[in-house]
Parts: sequence; structure tokens; C-alpha cells
Amino acid sequence: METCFFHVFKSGLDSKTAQDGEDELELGVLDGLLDEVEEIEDLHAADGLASPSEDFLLDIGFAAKACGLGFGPCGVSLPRNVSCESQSPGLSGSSNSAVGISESSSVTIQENDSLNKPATYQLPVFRHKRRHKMPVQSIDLHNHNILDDDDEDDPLLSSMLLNRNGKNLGEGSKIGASRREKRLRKPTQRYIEEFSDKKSKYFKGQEKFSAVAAAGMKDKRLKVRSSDEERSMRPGMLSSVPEELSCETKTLVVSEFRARRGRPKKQASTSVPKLKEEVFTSDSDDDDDHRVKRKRSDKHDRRKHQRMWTISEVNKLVDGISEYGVGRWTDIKRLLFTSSAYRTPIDLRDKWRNLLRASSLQKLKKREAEEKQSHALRPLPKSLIRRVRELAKVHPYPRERGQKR
DNA sequence: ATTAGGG
DNA sequence: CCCTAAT
Repeated sequence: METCFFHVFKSGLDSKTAQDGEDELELGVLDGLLDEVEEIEDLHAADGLASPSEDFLLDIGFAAKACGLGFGPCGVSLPRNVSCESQSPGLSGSSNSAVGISESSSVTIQENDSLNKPATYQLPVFRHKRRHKMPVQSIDLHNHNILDDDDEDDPLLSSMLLNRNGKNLGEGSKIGASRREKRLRKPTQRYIEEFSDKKSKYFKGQEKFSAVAAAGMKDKRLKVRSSDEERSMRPGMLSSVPEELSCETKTLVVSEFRARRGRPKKQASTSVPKLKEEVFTSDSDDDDDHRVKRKRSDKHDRRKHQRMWTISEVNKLVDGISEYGVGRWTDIKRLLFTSSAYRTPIDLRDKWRNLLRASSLQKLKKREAEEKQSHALRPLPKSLIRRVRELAKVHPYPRERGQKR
């Protein structure tokens, strides 16, 4: 079974990377299509050390390992790969875009659906309860399951996740119960807040774990919210954590309610009546849509939700700027970032600003000792930086062009 | 509605 | 990232 996946995926990736190696522009063009695949490819482009097949081998290794260990989720890990694999050929093949992604993604989920039953590992008591209640909220629950698997087996985490699921059940219908049930019924909006907070804190404390996970098993799905942690990671790893992937998939799956989540538009969604589904999606999702709820918590930490800019994204941005010019951010967003719901035009501009700063900064610093440290801060490939610098020369950008001493 | 600039 | 002022 694995071999099959491996074969297809490898071939797809290989062709992909081959193109990449040949022409840099090609990459830019292809970038517009898919993020997930590109993520991988760019990773290779960036560190140039790991070969695609090697990387994937690790992935498979992980999947196999998970299966061997008797974790239910193997059914989940694999389809994951399937999704990737099914996308790459389409990508190299023709100019399909968001549609293609959506299709393959949904397929992935469906596959999960069928294979997913054993996905509840480490769920002693709740497992039964959950199965009883499964019928109605099947979709949502499955989402959770996927998440659970993604987050690896962790006592604390899984317990938290458990509570999450439990909460859903509680809301779906009252369940009779034991001591634990006490916890289950409680979780209200308040709890949700608490949870998200705890979650981020927890992750901060677990740098080692995540690092190991990212490096050891190359678990691309391991999602990290706290930006601090990501910054502290080494460049290679950093680029190997495509947050978009999981989010994209999720978003597509729940596309029904997906109207506009998170920040994309901030004006409209304030006084919209909340559907019951929304409750679920809100907790099934990450901290993204917390802002919508207008609570104190999101009031003071504004940049709570941040997505790391992957090199592929930066690439796209630079391409867009060189194509349409500086200042045409809406266009760039529309044409090159259609697949990513987040990343508003403003974000693009901000990123560009930062890029300029970074490039000019790097130009000034030539010390090797500095380079070591700075290397950790910016995994940006030289070619990219070069392009940024060129664009910086051509396009005058207020403030930044002035070259702060 | 978009963009520039600043926090 | 977020917010605000200016277009």
C-alpha cells in the first residue's frame, strides 16, 4: 500500500522539483496554483539538502510507523499523502487552481470518513459516548478526529481535545454521566476562550516536542500557532510547517459555513446572528475566528493569530510585485493569492515592507557571526533576496527607500 | 473600496 | 498583525 502512494507521489514531486531546479520563474508561475505542494518544493529549493524522495520517505516512514504502533489514525495519515499526491500531477499537468484543490481535498476527507472509525485512539471513556452521538454531527466530529490525529498523541493535548469533543456532544444533546461528564457539560464560551489560551501556552512550552516532531517524523500537519515558537525554529523546519495545508483543507471541508472566517473582512461579520453550526465551527477551528466574538481576550492581543510567511508565499508576493508593480496589492492578492483566504492586500504590503527592511538590513551586515544568527531569522533563499533588492531599487517605496541610517 | 503610514 | 487617516 505504502509503496503505491510512494510511487505516485514521488514521481509527481520529482517532476515538480526538476522544473524548479531548471527555472526559477517556472516556480513562480506554478506557485499560483497550489500551496501545499509548493510548500514542499520550496522547502527543497530552500535548503537544497534534502531530496524530495528522501523527504517523502520520512513521511511514509512516519505513516507506517503510526500504523505499526497500532494507532488508529493510520487511516488518516495515509489519505493525507493521497491528497498531496493527487494534487501534484494535476498541478504539473494543467492550469487548474482553487477548484482542483477543493476537489481533491474534499475527496481526501471523504476517504477519511470511511477509514476514520478507528481514529479515536487514547479515548477511553468518551469513545463510546462519541460513537453514540456520531450520527448527526458526523462531519464535524470527523474534523475533530483529523485534528486529533494531527496533533499527535499527547496526554495534555489529547485531553484538551477530548474536552473539545466532549463539549460538542454536550451541546448536541445532554448526556448522562459520571465525574468527567461534569467537565463536559460545563464548557461554554468561557471555556472555549480558556482553551485556546491554554493551547497556545501549552505549545509554547513544548518547543522540544514540536521540533522533534517536525524534524523526526516530518509531520507537516503539526500546526503551531504561537509565532514565538516558530521563530525559534531552525530555518529548514520553519519552512516545513505549512499551516495553510491543514487550514485549507478544513476550510474547504466546512465550506458551507466558511463564508469568511478570520480576518479577511472585518466589517461585516460583527452582528451576524450565530447559527448552531457556527458554534461547532468556531471551536473546531483555530483561534482564527475568535475575534468575531468581540470578547475582551482578543481585544488586547491583537496579533494573536499570525500565519508565518512561507518562502513560497514570499515568492509569490515578489513575483506579483515585479509583475504588477508596488502598490497594486489588491491585484496581487486577487491574482496570486486567491487560494489563501487570509493574506489581505494589506498583509501583502506589510510583508513587502518587512522584506525590504530585511534585504537592506542584510546588505549592511556582512559579518559571518551575524550571519549565523540571522540565518535562523530568515530562511529566505538568496535568489529571493536578490529579487527583493532589485525591486527595491526599481520601485520607490516611501520610508523604506529613505534608508534609515 | 484601497492605500500609506504608524503602532 | 491591527488601526487610522487620506484618497
